[in-house]
Amino acid sequence: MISVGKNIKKIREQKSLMQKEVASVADMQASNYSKIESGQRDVSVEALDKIAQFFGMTVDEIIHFEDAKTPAAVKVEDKTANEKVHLISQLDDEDKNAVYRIIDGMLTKNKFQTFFEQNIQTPK
Amino acid sequence: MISVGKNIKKIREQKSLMQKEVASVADMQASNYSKIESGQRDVSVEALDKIAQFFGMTVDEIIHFEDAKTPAAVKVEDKTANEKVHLISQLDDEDKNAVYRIIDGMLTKNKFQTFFEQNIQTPK
DNA sequence: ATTATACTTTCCTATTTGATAATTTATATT
DNA sequence: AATATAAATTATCAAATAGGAAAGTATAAT
Repeated sequence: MISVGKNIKKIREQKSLMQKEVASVADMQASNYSKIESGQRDVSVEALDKIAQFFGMTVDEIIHFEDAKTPAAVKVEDKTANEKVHLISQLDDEDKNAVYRIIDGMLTKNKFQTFFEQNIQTPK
Repeated sequence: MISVGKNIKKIREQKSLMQKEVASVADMQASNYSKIESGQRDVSVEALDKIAQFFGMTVDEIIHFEDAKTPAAVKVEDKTANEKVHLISQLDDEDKNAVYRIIDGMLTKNKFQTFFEQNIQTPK
């Protein structure tokens, strides 16, 4: 769970800026900006983008400010395939590359197959 | 004025993902996700962050996305784990199984290799 | 004690969201 | 082409949320 408000607050204080400055950059009432910092309101993507520019930072730096690294949960539609991918990552580089080359080839083959089916008149 | 919805749509289509996949990653109804792509709704920062991770991109890259290149060849190596899963799931069953058998074989080989290295005295 | 500044909170209503269902559109399959 | 199936869009509406204005704190300076 990310808390953009807290991050913005920390950053703003580090830069010793006033709320009303940031609020005006983000084009909102100071009272509403205050609510964002305290978590009572959500920032819009648009406002956060403006704030990031004002701070001289990227949006991502703000979103993930100082929260070490959470290893990004992989959500998958195909659990079996996911497990296989995990297994692939355990292979040594030589084997891994071999697998990748094979998959590349297969996909490319299928792409061409589809392309011909869709675009070329099959002679009867 | 930024139009995150359009950008998400373009990126999703380049990756040939379905709306419902992205919607589920972002933890929202497919119908509401559709509205985001068409600009009838706004993405929350939280949802956009999840989508960015799923796309293997930064939030900023999505916000300021301008399409440039549509790479032709498939290079699995460069993909994120999510995308690898998706690519593999696109293979037809025959190819998929072939890939799986190859991986199984490689893993088995490696397991035995490790086993011998750890348990059998190499004769000098 | 008064004034000023920085920020917070309350209150109200207008807008936006999320969930479901119903449609429309696209894509295969026969 | 007709039909089935899946994907995407639209409609609807109660409920949650956001925005604006004004009042309230807190602290500091005069």
